[in-house]
Amino acid sequence: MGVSKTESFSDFHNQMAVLFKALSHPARVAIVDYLLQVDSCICGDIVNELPLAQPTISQHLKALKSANIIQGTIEGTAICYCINPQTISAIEHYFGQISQKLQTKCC
Amino acid sequence: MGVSKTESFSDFHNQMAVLFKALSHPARVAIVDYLLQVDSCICGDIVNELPLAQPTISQHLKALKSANIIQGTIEGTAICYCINPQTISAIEHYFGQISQKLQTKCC
DNA sequence: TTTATTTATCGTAATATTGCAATATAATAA
DNA sequence: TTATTATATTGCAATATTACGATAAATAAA
Repeated sequence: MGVSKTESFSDFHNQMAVLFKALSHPARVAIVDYLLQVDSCICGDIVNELPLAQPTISQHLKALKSANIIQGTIEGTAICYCINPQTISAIEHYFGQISQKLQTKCC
Repeated sequence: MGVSKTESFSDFHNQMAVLFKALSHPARVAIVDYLLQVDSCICGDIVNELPLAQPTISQHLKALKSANIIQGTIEGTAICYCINPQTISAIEHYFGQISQKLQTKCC
């Protein structure tokens, strides 16, 4: 086959997988990192920051945006991208719960 | 091309991407979830828990293991898998730092 | 030794991802 | 209107991932 059997898994497991997949490429981790480093929310100069062509960056931004990890607002010709704090909180909460469960168990 | 240009990114960005890639499939999120639910560390009955064939589960376990998200210790014929708390802590720390940075900035 | 039992590996088909050149789109400036 | 600038989309080649049947490997039990 070769298809992910997504329909066989719970919505929650699928949703978490979508978030992690969005972060599963070093370029996308680097984009998130860059958005954190710059003071204000940043536009398309990510292209100058990363060793990838403009269409490739646009594709990675699209992946991050469709997973709700970043948001983009139009500013004239440019687009201002920034991190979506809610999604980050959700992921943080997920790992917080795992850590909590791990404290009462052992290996 | 089609290859991830991993060599173009920092070790840190690559390492985080490897962790997220390991969790980027609902089956692997479900495996982690199952390992948390059962009291003791669990062996191969993950196969009975998920709607996937044994070789597929074995492959997913391998992916999680090679990313250090789970560990496996041999118990006779079976293998006892459990979550690696250190890796979970590392990811938690990563998102904690992001949240912290986000509080002083805005969008 | 032979037989179960459990997990891993191989081979392969179907599909997804990555990257970029070329091009399109959209908004502003001249 | 005609550039100019910024971003998105298309098309395609290279590679990676997913899934599973068949089979191998390793240990325990008979």
